Amino acid sequence: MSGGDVDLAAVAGLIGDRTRSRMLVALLGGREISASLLADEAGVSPSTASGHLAKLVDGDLVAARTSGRHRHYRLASAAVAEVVERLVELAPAEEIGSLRASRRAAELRVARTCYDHLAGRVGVGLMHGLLQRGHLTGGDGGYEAAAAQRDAPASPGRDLDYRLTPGGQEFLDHLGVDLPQGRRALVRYCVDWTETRHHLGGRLGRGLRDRFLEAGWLEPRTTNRALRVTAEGRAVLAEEFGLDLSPS
Amino acid sequence: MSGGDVDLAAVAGLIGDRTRSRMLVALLGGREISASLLADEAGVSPSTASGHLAKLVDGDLVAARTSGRHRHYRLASAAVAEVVERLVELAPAEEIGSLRASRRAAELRVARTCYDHLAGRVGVGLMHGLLQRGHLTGGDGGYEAAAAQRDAPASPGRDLDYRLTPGGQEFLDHLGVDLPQGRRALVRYCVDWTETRHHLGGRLGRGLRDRFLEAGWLEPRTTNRALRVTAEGRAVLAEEFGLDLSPS
DNA sequence: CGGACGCTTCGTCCGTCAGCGAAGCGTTCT
DNA sequence: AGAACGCTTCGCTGACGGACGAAGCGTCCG
Repeated sequence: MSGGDVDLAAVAGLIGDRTRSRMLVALLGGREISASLLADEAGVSPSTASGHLAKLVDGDLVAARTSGRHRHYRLASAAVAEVVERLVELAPAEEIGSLRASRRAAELRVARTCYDHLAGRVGVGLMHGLLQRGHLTGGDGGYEAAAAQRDAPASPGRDLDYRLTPGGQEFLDHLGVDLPQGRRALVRYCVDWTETRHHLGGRLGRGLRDRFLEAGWLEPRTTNRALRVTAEGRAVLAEEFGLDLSPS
Repeated sequence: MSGGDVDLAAVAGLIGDRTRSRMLVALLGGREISASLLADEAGVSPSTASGHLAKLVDGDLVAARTSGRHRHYRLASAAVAEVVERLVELAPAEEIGSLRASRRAAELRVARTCYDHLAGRVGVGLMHGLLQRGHLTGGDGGYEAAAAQRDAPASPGRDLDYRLTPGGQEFLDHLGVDLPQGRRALVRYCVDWTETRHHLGGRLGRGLRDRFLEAGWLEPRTTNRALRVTAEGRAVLAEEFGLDLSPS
């Protein structure tokens, strides 16, 4: 018998472990994270973490990249991120903490840091605004059609060539954004798991985040990596990026 | 730390057991199944099955209905069905049984039941046909643009407001579709994993499935939840929905 | 070149949980 | 009423797998 049933259980079982699930959630940001950091995040010893990561890689849920003596892990595909996200939503309407947890989730959905740039509705909105105003060209600001084709490795985006226009440069000056120097790509994108769309990464993403924090348009929350949009921030987002945050 | 992490692991762990996953897959067909049948399906003793079912109910993945000395189980929601489908998709592309397996997969891709409605090319095609003929408005039948605009909660579609037009109602009458009553939303959508597009859920999806089976346009296959499109079915899909199935 | 560092492999321990059969409870049939 | 039936609860056993520390391997730094 058997043979026929796909290994649903294997995949789910892989996710269904406290430690591994913590790692996956940590990786939901879309960024690579080193083994030791993941161990820390999950609260286990390096050796334990290593074992779990090996399993996750073996199960094709995460992918690894070796760089010197470090090893960086990332989710293997957008499909994985989506499944994890769905599972989180299915998670028990928890008794206590339910309120707290869902509030936190809501906060994260609005704005959060993702590595060194911005994600959530604000992160996606920034990119959308730049595209719509012609400050950024290439791609489509969505996560759709061509991009969504199955074979997309959905690793941190490099395939869609976004470029900053001259007008875009002016716009950034106007906002007071200071782009960090370096060999790092100016524009890179991440798939946003709460929005299923792209948000800005690269030096541009970094510069925007820095400016938004510096100007007090966004404020870090104490608890997590969620950010609070201030009144001025709301105004800037509306005026300069055409982003209306009112519906929740 | 801690407290905050939702119980992803609990849900995934619930699914991540051979026996329970077999039960869930069996329930994907959308029909209620009695405890003893599920035990049989999963290949375990009644007592073992009972334990697992209790856990699934406790975790809100399946719901139970008592009828006399029987107890019938069903998936608790379409969201569960979707997650399970997604997980199946993530499952390793199995090596063995490749021929048999790939044929079965191909069958599933064409048409299958998903919970209580239709999925696969037929499911997606139905929705597309309704939209294109103006029987359904709102959204775009895709998984893109407008859809991504909103802060999609990424739960089974509720954010895109699809509505049935007067012409659509007539069309359904013409087809002989009887919409089930109830508080359940008329139109809901699921993202189809074989098609990366929306297919119909809700009462409309249910009604269409019922009609297609009743009229003999689709026939259940013995092996799984795949459906066979009959000659009349093919004609109906082409004429009424503009769906051509030829390029297998 | 030696030492610190990041990560993995190995061996061991222990908790958790799937599995079964026996027994219990309620329903249906004759 | 008695018996068959469907399902659940209980107690027990056995095994899978997660946890850690020690040790090993390769990389980076002074």
